[in-house]
Amino acid sequence: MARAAGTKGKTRIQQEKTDLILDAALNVFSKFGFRGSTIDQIALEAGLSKPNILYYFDSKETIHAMLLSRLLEKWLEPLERMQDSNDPVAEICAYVTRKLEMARDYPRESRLFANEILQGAPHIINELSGPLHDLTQLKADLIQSWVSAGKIAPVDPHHLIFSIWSTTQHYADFDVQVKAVLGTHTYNRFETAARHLNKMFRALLTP
Amino acid sequence: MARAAGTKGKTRIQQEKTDLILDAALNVFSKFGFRGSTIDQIALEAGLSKPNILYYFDSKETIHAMLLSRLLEKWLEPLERMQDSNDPVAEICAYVTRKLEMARDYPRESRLFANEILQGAPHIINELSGPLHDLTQLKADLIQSWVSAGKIAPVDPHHLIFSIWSTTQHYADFDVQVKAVLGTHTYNRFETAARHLNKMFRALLTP
DNA sequence: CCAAATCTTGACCGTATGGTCAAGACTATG
DNA sequence: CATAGTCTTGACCATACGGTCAAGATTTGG
Repeated sequence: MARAAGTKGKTRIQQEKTDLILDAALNVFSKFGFRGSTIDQIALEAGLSKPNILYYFDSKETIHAMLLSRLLEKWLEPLERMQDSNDPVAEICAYVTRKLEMARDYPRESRLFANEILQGAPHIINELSGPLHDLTQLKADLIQSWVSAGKIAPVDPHHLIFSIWSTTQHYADFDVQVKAVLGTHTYNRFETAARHLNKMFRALLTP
Repeated sequence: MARAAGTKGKTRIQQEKTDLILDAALNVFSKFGFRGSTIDQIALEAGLSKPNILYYFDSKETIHAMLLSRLLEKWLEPLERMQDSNDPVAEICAYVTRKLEMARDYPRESRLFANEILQGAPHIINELSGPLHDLTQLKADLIQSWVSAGKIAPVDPHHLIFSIWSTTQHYADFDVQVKAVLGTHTYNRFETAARHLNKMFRALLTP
């Protein structure tokens, strides 16, 4: 058992080093996926020796698991904040904006998640069928209530949510492709994307 | 140099075995990415011995490269077929439909591509900046001409294309998540997705 | 049916990888 | 400032991996 098992490391050094390792591991895992990443790469990235990494974490899997568990909270939070409102279109658009900002500000997290899902979600399949399913169902019900009340245009709530997830995360996960396609017009891609997505979902949802 | 370098294998056995290997490799690479896949897995999947695989292909990289080069053509084809038309909205929606059908019928190819892009597109960055960039620019110009002629609502052509790519491929790349979220209503997800996406892009584009 | 060409694989090689361990360096605290 | 607890790492181990090779099995064509 590694010394720094819980998130609440005890000593100052434990806190610093676990944070350092998790940050380095996020860089590596988000780039190469779990199986494509090595402890040596993480050690190099963190500026530590390999045994030192394994002093703080039992195994490569443990590091990955801790990253994923922290990730899911962050991933769900923007959706959680979508509440009932007098202006559901604005409420949904605000959610789109939050999601896009996450793709811009936390691309590594988005890619880590994408890598995990792409490979069949072996480590978080339970979280998908549990918390993610439940929260999504809750918010889908909320959206359905807006539809039923005639406050937004009729729309399939689940597929609407999928569209929001996919269009926003695209700018993190497929960033290389976005940049290659945009060529020189790349510097303000998140602003133009925000305007486009806002327009798109507003057109879809306005009754 | 392996015996069966070109796609045009000579003998019957070469043709059969290269096809078999490429199919098995597609299964493996699409699941684990390049670095996470091993020749042994491909051999097992194909029911061949490892040296036999390496008799037909020089290396793991060669197999991967051949898969990717075949893939790009297939990936670009639906977009190529989008032409000028009297009914641009229908033309774009038809493209969306084709893309979604590709996600449904060729999920392995979609995941292979997603894996490659996610990891920084190390093997096809040139194709992205070359053929993909050029074709996308061409079609973006076409869309822009429709906008300028007032035939569709004003929209950023590049971001429209990104939205089409991301929403459709989502159903292949994130299939595990889609299924986990939809729970029991999973069996006809591609039909409900088709209706939703058609509605969404129609709402966005109708002048 | 036979020889040349093609195909197949067990055994092997060098390297990379996840992980261990013991011995030493450092830090906190009485 | 001593010492118990904490931290660090070079050396090491077993396994997995990409790839080679020579020797034998199979197919092809005359």
